[in-house]
Amino acid sequence: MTKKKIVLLDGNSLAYRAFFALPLLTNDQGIHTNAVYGFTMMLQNILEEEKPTHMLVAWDAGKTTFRHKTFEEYKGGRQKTPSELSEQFPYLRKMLKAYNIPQYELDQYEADDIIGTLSHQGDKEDYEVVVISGDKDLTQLTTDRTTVFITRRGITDTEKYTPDHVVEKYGIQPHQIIDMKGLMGDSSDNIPGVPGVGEKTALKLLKEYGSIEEIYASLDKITAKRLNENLTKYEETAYMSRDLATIVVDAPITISIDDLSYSGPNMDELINIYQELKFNTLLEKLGGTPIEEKQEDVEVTTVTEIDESLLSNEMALHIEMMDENYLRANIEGVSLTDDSRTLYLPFEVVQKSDTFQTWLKDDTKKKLCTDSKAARASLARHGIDVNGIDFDLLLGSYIVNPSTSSTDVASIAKQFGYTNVQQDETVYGKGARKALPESDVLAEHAGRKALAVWHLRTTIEEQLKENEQFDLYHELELPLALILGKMESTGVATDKEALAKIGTELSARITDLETLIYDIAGEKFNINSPKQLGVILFEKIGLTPIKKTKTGYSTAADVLEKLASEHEIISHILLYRQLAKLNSTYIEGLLKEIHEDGKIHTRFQQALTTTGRLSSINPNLQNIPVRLEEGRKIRAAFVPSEEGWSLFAADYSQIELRVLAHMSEDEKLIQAFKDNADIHRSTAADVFGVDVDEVTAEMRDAAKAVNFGIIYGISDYGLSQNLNITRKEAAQFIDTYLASFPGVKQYMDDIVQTAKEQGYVTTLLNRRRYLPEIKSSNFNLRSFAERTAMNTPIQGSAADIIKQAMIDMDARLEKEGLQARMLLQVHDELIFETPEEEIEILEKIVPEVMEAAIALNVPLKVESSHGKSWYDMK
DNA sequence: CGTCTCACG
DNA sequence: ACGTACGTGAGACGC
Repeated sequence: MTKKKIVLLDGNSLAYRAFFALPLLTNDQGIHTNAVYGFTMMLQNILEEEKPTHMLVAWDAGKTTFRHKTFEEYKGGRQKTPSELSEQFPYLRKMLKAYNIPQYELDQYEADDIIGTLSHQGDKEDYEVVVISGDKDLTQLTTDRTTVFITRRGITDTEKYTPDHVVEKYGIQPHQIIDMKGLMGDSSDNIPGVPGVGEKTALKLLKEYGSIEEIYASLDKITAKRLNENLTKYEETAYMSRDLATIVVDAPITISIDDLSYSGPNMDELINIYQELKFNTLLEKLGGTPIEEKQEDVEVTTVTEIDESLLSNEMALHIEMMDENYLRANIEGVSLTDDSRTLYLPFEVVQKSDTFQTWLKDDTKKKLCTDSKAARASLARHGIDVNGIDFDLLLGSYIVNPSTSSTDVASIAKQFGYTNVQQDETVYGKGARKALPESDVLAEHAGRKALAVWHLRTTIEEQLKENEQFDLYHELELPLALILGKMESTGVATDKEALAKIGTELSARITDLETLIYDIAGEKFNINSPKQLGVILFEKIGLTPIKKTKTGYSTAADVLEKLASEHEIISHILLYRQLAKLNSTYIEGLLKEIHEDGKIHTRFQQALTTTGRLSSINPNLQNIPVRLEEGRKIRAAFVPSEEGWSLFAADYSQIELRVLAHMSEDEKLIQAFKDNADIHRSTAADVFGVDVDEVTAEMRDAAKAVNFGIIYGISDYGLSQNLNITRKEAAQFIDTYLASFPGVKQYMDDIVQTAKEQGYVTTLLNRRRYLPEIKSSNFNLRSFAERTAMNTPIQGSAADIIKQAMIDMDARLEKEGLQARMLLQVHDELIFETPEEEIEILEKIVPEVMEAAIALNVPLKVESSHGKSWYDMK
């Protein structure tokens, strides 16, 4: 006979856990689903891992319980359940019903008591019992047959309490946990306990005396004066607190454990609920399918010859490629529509059609597309020009809401209520099974995308106009796409041999370090594995772990630096890490990305970041090392593409702080920039109350960190981590800073308030970011949204400024008839390649254009440099 | 595929 | 009491 196993779940506690662990998800009806989703994930996990024969979810019943008769204020002072959570309870119950999992609640009793009673029964009747909750109180139920799982961070991760684990963790037996609670109380349940007694004292007392009774019997042996006084004074409270914390094991339940057998869900019902809640991943796991949006039929004609009569003055087009990297991908074909007819042109047809290519090039023929940069850059590789692009779905939807990270036409379209197009993944498959479909399927897919673009234009443009963002979209992002496309196609010449040579030297040093580290450790292990490294450092060598991660010991650099004086191995590991990173990411990684033309062609993602910045991928050229000399040498491999040319760079000095000065209108900050002061030094002088020339290097460093903190939406904890000082000292710094810059303080308060009122924040050019979580009752989510409200206008406005500068710069280069080309943007810096004879002109016009991009009430300052490689720029 | 670590602004 | 600095991308590991 198979052993009987019952799983008992604390419904309210787990729902709370799931709710707070996950961001607020909603289904298409606007109903919040995060608690149901989290609960379901947890349930799914438990079913798979524990394979129970019996199950129950216990719920708290109503407001009052028998405990309130003992102590009126029991669970007093609790925040009431957020409505976003309470609205989810009916769905939770429905979901559990579909699982065929019994649910039970009992008037005057809490879920704990139901669980306690049943686990007690199960224990006696030879069941294996598993109790699952987010509340550590339940660990008192632990026995040889009852294991208590307490959720850890996240939702599916649990800590498993067996009697051994309780002893190991607390040094007391499970039955003593109620004595511990009695002594220390529980603030979340408003159980008082004995004042001045926390977990540590409670455990110490119990280890020595065993129980509250024994403690009071030996009260005269407790010599600590305050403790003795408090114990004496609060004896009654201690006993009452223990009673409150004691879970009932004989509640008058009307069910019996044998009624709770579990034999699996009702699949149809479950699929229905998942569909209603839009739990698509869970649906697929069950073998169900998400509700297919009905796709209207479309007629897509594949053409082999283009006639002018097929082309009109305004059409949507889509360049179909299987690989998302349009700088390398094969073009399969081009779809075209003006809604009267939809065409698909296999790429061979495009290539040999002068008629079509002339149409593409004609500026007066307007084109609508998604990702105009990809369209232009991919065709440019085949010498085909596209002009007259007047709508870009990707950019438009990004400006409407930068937080929705979809790039696929189908997902974008769906956000705007258009469902007549399929996901790329549906058509091509994913992972190893990704492949080209039949040509008619491909033609239809590409045709549907063009149709989606055509139909969404009005919707999106109207919304942009309504939000006063049409200019940002049409005069900034759209022209910028063209410029970025040119930069990507131009690429950056890379000296392969130089990279390889640095790589050889690095490899040799890495091998030496490996040998040395193995030698010191006394064994071989994988230094790149944080897990293995943790075992060596904290178990074998016995260093003290400073920080933990979800999965074990943290071995991050800041942790290792604190341990450096403890053991010689640390410095070698830090160096190894540094060199290994350089070798794998920057030597091997970059070598793989050099195209046949000897250049690296990064792609700038223009519709990705939530703040309006660009990002750079395949490879990322915005994070090439610079801070440490070892890494900085990598930059020597980036060179001009032509003989007699140089690289030229220009960067904004302190652009984000200048934006802050402008937006906050803080007089002192504005004056400092008008005086062209060293801003960190002048901040230090203010914060430390000394003269500018009395500021020490340490004071300047601290002020610099505070300045960064202000930009990031400061918190005392964050600053304390950064400066390696106590939280209190950090808080003091911040107070002094804000007192010294009252305009900044006012701005920070105002922006958070504005975000709460209107639901979003904006930048100089009216870029928006929505912050729904700023109203969350979850402290973490809310705090994060508040910091974002402070940071996004600053970071985003700086992004606006450099984007405008790029557009102006491109026009200026053209106007001056210069050969110099823009190659890269690194957030506050532009990099060009240029014939040497143009350097002098660039030194004049680049700062001029960048400084004039957008007028602020402080001057913008740009510094430039040039050299024979990215390393040599001075 | 998620986690950790680390490179940049 | 909570558990954090803001914004990114990539490589290695280990399930």
